[in-house]
Amino acid sequence: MARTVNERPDAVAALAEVFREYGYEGASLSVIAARTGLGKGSLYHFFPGGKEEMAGAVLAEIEGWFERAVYAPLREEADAPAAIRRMFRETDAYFRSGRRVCLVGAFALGEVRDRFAARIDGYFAAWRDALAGALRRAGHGEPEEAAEHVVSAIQGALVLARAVDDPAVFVRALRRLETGLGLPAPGA
Amino acid sequence: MARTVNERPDAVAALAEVFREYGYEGASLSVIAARTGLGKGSLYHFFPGGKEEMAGAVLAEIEGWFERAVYAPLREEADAPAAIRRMFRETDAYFRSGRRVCLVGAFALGEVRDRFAARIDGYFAAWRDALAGALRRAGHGEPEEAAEHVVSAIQGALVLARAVDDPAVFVRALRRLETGLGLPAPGA
DNA sequence: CGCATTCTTTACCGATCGGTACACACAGTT
DNA sequence: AACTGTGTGTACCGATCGGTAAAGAATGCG
Repeated sequence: MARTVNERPDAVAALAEVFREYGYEGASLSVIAARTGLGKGSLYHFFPGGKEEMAGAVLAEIEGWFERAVYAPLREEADAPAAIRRMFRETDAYFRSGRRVCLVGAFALGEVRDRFAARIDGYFAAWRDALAGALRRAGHGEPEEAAEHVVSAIQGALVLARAVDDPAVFVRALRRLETGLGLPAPGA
Repeated sequence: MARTVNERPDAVAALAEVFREYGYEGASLSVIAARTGLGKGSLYHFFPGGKEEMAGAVLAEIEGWFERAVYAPLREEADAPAAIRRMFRETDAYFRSGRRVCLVGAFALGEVRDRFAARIDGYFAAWRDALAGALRRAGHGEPEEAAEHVVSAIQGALVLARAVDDPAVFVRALRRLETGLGLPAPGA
């Protein structure tokens, strides 16, 4: 074999930004080629399934990142409040304090949802359930309700932040949600 | 003049559903023609500006509806808590208890945002400000914060409801938000 | 080196895109 | 009935869509 350099991961990262920016329909192969630096031939070499496989790879990569950085800690970390605080930090970082959009959420709103229904559902369900578990361990009274609220409010904050073009909306929302959970003080 | 039947409003209503379902890019003129029952000729007669004017008309119609049914009451109704409760009722009805998507929110997430930035920003800003005013009149302690939270959480609930394909998520969110505001009991 | 495999380039495909041109059907007015 | 302006059907435009085919360049292994 030759040149088994894994450019695919790099391509997936670039693809993520393209889909985030243009949406599924809006991301034409020409802009994809331009932004990834790969020709159509290379793209179809890495992703024989075409656009659908590209978007699928992006969604898988996103879910993998959240699983590692957020869901797993929420599930496994002994110090549940710390894991929850970490979730807020990682979320803020991932979404660039409101300057970045949630691709999964954006897909959920469009007709593409049907195509990736399982992945989209899985992403949010895993988040909600992992957070609910951590909240329960942290002694929260209504962990399921609260978890659903937090996950959904984060999405809404991303929508509103972009709608009014003010990332601060997102930052405020995260702070509000975190303090609203009434977690014990970090050093307690 | 002849046949000045106003089919344009009907067309706008149909257009709204098409854009909601397919998004801006995804709504091709062929599906628009099919769903409105109008040929290309008629469409370009009513909307000389093409797709962009169609989407603009839809956004204007949506904003008009909310202005009449929600924002104006929030601003003018003497009984502020009643206006707020009415907002939740109308919102639930408009979004079909979570089965319908917010077109403005969906547009906000995509690249189309730039094209309709003013309209999108205006829609959310008007909602937030009208609600903040009503909350202040209702004696709420932090009306701006609370209003931003409610508007954003409603959007998030629509995203999550569609993502996990469970409209109940939206209904629960509305109830949670309304009770969270601590409004005086209806008969007080 | 030779060779197999991986990757890229390029040209091309039919279909569909948004949009235009224009002839024509219809309805009021006179 | 002739005229006028609104609405519609249809054919067409160049551009771009997502996707394919295949020849060739680059690379690691023997």
